[in-house]
Amino acid sequence: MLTQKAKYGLKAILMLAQRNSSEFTLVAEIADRQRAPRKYLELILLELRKHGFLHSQRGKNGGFRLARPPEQITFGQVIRVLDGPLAPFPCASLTGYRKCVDCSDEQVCAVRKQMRRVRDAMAAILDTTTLADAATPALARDVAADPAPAPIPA
Amino acid sequence: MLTQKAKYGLKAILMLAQRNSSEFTLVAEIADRQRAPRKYLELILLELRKHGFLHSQRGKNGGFRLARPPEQITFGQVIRVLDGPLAPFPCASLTGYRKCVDCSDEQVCAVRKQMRRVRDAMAAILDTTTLADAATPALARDVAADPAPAPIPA
DNA sequence: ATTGTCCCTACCGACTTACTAGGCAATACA
DNA sequence: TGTATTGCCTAGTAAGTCGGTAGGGACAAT
Repeated sequence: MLTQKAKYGLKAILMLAQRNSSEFTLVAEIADRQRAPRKYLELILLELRKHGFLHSQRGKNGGFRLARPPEQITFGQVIRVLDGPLAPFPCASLTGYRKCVDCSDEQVCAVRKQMRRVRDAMAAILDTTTLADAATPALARDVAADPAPAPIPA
Repeated sequence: MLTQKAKYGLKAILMLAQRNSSEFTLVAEIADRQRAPRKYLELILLELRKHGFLHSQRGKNGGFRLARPPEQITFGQVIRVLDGPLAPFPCASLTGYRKCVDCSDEQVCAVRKQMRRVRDAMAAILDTTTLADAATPALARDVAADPAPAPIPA
């Protein structure tokens, strides 16, 4: 299970992906639309910025926008920043590997072996699905900014 | 990420799956071999028993054994009992569904949509992999009871 | 100078995790 | 019958995490 933080973060960054990439969007507006606590969301966006996903500007007409094109940001990257490794156990993780203290020989541990399969299956989805993939307006109205301007007529 | 509890539980039940199914194994022995705190493991095994995975007997020569053949117990079943739903978010879960309070229309939420894919991928592995699948001694020496009798010579 | 915005640090209550403690209850065996 | 052995049950608990809140400082536009 992921945390609420990751959920807010994913929804927020996906909303930015659907906006015009050159414009800044206010935290308050994102919070409002995604029904997230403003101050809490602020912390999350700051974290995403610190890791290079977002660009921000202060003062009037400030806000946040993507720092890279949405084709270059995956769900997996965002989740790892906000919630840590994908794998069910640290011993089955590639990016956040930590040895099992209660395992005499990891190489043959059957539990780890299965969890590695699970990790791979998760990564196969999350590391290949980009914001652009998920942000096609027709499929993502809930996260979208505008009240659905019917993008592809009949 | 799953918890330590699920890890202990999986290793323990898998160890039992590799034993002769008619014999009882002591909590103390399982704890010892899996390097788990005895009293804590006891709670976990009790929980697995309460959910019908294990059978137990008290007094001398007592202990735990599987309540069903290992072909009929999946990783997914065990994990759900010890750690709850598999899905990244409750709104993407089948067995533990709970509505998203911060979502105006779940049906079109792009985040949920991707998380549903992840859930399905996880379930495809965890709900089809049984203890019997994982417990072939040659592949699971770490979790096995005996000190590895070299199963397939050269 | 003022207003609007992000930025930073600190704090907090509730809950969960990963245990530990202690004793009761049943079973086997002498 | 007694006693040792084992699981069964309830409680407690220290440390950490989650999901926020609070308050102000830095900076940009006007």
